[in-house]
Amino acid sequence: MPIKVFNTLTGGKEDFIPLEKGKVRMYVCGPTVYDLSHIGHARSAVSFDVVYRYLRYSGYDVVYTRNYTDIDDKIINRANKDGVNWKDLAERYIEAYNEDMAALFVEKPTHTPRATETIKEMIDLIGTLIKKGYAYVMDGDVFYSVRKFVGYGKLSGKNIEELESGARVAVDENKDDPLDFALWKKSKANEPSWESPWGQGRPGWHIECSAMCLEKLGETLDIHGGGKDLIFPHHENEIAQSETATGKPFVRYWLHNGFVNIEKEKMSKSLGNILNIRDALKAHTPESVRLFLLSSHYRSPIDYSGDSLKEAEAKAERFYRTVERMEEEWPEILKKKAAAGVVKKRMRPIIEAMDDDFNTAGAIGIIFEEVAGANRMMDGAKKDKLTEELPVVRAVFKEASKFLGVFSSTHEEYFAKRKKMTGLPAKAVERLIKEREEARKKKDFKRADEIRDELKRQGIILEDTDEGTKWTGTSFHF
RNA sequence: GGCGGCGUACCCAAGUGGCUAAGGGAGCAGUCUGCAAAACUGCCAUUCAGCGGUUCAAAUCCGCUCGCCGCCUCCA
Repeated sequence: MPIKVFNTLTGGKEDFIPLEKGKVRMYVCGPTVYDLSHIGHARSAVSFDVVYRYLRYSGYDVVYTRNYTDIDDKIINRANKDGVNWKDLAERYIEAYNEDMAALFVEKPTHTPRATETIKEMIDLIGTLIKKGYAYVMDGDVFYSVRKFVGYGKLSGKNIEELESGARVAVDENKDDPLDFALWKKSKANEPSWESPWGQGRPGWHIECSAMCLEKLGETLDIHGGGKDLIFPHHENEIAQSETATGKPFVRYWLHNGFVNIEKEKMSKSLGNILNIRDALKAHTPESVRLFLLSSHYRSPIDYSGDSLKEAEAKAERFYRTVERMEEEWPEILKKKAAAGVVKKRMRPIIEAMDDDFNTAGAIGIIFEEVAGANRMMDGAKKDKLTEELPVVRAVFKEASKFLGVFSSTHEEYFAKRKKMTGLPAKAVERLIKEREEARKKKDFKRADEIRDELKRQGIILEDTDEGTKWTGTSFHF
């Protein structure tokens, strides 16, 4: 059964068949590095991380490229405002981005080129477009003639006439046509610039992706991804540039992820509700943030709120609690290896969900059926059944975590993170627990309950078990 | 105005032609517990925004109506 993907180009689900058998070339638009990355960047990166992981899991050899836009108006403006060098600024935010991604279990793509490493290729590409008559030089700027490209609008479903009627009147217009976009921008004094046949300048935004795709992946890509907002004009322009230059189809399957809203509102500078990844991670475990992002289909809009993250944390906790119980109550059984055939059979519904346009929400739902099943078995404590089944469940968790990237921590790692999120240092908590234990021994339940209540106010939940009292932190919320 | 999407229980959410409409959270009752917590068990949508149509059969396809959202400008 082939994997089905939703292709923006055709507006429907299609069987995924790469150009070259067994090999996938994929590209995703990365961040413009002028500030800390927000939860929307996280969604795009996590969504396509799952695509990358799952295609490899399915047996494909995947070459995945994700760029950094490290030269852009926003970077220059921000650097000027902060009084720092634009290159240092970009460098700093590339590092921050990588830290955030690592925290969210996002794997490093095969290639992560920077726009500024590909200037020569961009200049060559622009030269080709001019030579073919699709681009023109205007006083040091170079523009692409949108009207010349017959297929313009095929990705976004727009037509040129409507675009023109809706086009705003640009100030200081150098272009032949308002629809034309810049391939190369003449630099002003004190701006970063590169030498080109058209004078000192820097590349436009769209050309960098075309150049990097061509350089790292070739003329035709299997998958090109990004946020829904990039469909127009960014991806539309990439198609125009690339297909004009190569004469070949640029991308076989266009994949676009939906937005993250904050408390039902779109994240935007003007509303001041941009949520940085690191702020999100101060209040929630990375496991829960990633689980939140994967608990809805990647194309749907999702709403980030205190409640939605609380639910995700509850899910993560339920999962890791079950794993903890499996490993602590039945360690000798878990050492047994599950039969590969049985595991494969149990993975089938999960695989079916994933094959259907990477339905992570469906796959996670099935994992929680396994979680309930495992708990039921352990409650029943029928040794024969457990010996047969528990290793299978454990193996299913491990397999699924390979492509979901959640459920891949150990329960120790997860609960250690939770414990760090409380209002008290671990030592103080342990001391109070000890005091409570002594009170309990003396049957002073009033004092014992006082301590438990006090800890609860600090975000700490106690659990009395046969092996003593355990504790965990509940996450704080903004 | 143009293009696209969505509306499934109290909340989140999967399911897009045919077994009892996944899963999580919240809630209620029970087992366990000093009491809790966790886990488990049971309950929690005869129905999928509304209306009409196609079909042996629809949450799923078609039409209309209502409501919400995104893109059309830098944006994940």
